[in-house]
Amino acid sequence: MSFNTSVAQVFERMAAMLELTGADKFRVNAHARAARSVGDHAGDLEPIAGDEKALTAIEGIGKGTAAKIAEFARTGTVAEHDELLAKVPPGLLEVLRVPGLGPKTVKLMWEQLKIESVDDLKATIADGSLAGLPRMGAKTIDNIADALAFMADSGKRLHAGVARPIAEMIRARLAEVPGVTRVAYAGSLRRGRETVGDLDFLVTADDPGAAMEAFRGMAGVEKVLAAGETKSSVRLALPELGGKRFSADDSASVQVDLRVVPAESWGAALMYFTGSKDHNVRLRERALKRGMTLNEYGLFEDDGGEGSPQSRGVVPVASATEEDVYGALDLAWVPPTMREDRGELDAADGGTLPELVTLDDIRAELHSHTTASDGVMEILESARIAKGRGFHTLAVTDHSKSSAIANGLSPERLRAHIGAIREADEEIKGISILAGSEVDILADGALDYDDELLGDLDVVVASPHAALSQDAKKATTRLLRAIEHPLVHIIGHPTGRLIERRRGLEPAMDEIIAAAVEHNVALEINAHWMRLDLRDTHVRAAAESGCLIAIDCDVHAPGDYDNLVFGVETGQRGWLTKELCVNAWSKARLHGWLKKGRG
DNA sequence: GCCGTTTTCGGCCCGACTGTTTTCAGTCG
Repeated sequence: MSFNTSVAQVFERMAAMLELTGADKFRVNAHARAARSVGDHAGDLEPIAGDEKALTAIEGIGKGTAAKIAEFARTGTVAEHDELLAKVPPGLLEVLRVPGLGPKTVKLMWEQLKIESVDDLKATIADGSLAGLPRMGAKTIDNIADALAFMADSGKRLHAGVARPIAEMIRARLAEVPGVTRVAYAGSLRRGRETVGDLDFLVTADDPGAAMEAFRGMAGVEKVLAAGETKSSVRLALPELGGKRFSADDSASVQVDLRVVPAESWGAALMYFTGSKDHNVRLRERALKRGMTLNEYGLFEDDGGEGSPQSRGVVPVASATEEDVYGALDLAWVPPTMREDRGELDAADGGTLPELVTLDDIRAELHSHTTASDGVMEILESARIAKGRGFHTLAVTDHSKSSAIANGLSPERLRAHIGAIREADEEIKGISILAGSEVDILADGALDYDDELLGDLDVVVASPHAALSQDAKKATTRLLRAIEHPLVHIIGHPTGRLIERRRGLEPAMDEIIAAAVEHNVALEINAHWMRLDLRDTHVRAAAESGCLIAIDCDVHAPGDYDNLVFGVETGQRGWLTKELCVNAWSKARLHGWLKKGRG
């Protein structure tokens, strides 16, 4: 585990333990925020751990947390963290994760009933002693028991690639409900996050009650979690939704929230429901400073009246569209993919928001496989799909010899394959097919083919496939060596991580980026929703350094081209512009760049 | 514990829903 990840975990645990010991909630919040800042930071913090000035320059890191980072670098631990650990039973942190249980309740359970673990909690439910706590009625206990069962079943976040088709299905269903005039999904799915914890929907309707009822009665709803006038929450069983299996786990489910809002509040509500929470908090603070207040009904002048402005019939300054609300706060409209409180409001204030790369900008796929290795399409079949999407270039990059499991090509087979690619390129008009390889970066950073063969290729994507758990230093050296190779164009899925399944390499990303800039090499955002590698925070650091980025689908089958949206959104989350994205370049510019290292 | 167009102290977002309550605390997003 990298230094940054370790420190982030320390702060995260401290936040939870502080909460349970009844610490000031702002202090708790500060630790949680520090955890996020450190976890998101692209550069390795270990080398600068002694430099207070450098650390406190990071948003959310102050003198206190900087000292703890230094302490962790020096001693491998944080004394205050260890003291808390001695006080708070570790199992209690698990109890805190039960949906519906917050710090107040868990603390009470711990103090009054000596509950120190999920098992303890289950025992007090079984023997009836839990009912002895204040505000602990039969209904509440039922809900806790249900939440515990649900946690055991699932409770995991969904990959964006799984969540999106489900969301599209729900959107279509809601749009069919009589009287529903507008439907949108919001939340982390709209922000393009790599995983989502739940699905959030927003509708306007002539008959809000009917819309709510239709939502709660939807096929697949296994439990109604909340049913109010303007908001409902349900738990939706995933298997066989709409006749299609979304999960191999028969008990998997996802929470779906629906909010019905007045048409005139649409923009404010969409902002509120899109988040992120931290972005919204910043916006509301900004509103306050300007003598206004912002909520999901609109932006209101603060008139000093009692109660919420909308309940008193106050007309909002802005509310109908997101542009109106941002505009009334003297901000440019911020794309949802940027709403993470990572400096986007400063940019929106100063007129320096980047012009983000979009799906329509993409004109080339530079990482694709065919039946020659582990793909299911012939060269021309894939090329026709690429052409149909308006691409000017497709690079065929089958696996190299060390990827035996993926039917990697021996040098002889690759030479023959290059011939077949040239023939296909002759045959099809309107798109260029380039001969390439996804060549393995071996554990020591050497490439899987010799330079003579690599020099015959139009495109070299070098990717790590094996030895993905090597330590950070080795990983850094390995990737640097590949980047420095004069014939390499793109580093494919640089860390090799699989979201929620494999951590992958944890190289010093700032060094990798600096080398890529120096050697005119692009780092890939692999668009497959299980990879999204580089991840958004890495892309952000790369884009800031002027590093080239390739967004590629790593095509194996026809449907893989549709994953492009996830790659583009990851790029946007990293503030990537069209200028730095090689797939968005004109054919002439792209092909010119590909000549690098080749005479 | 962080932070600054009310800047080194004194703030720190806002509302819906539930369950247990006779007016609200806790949780969630």
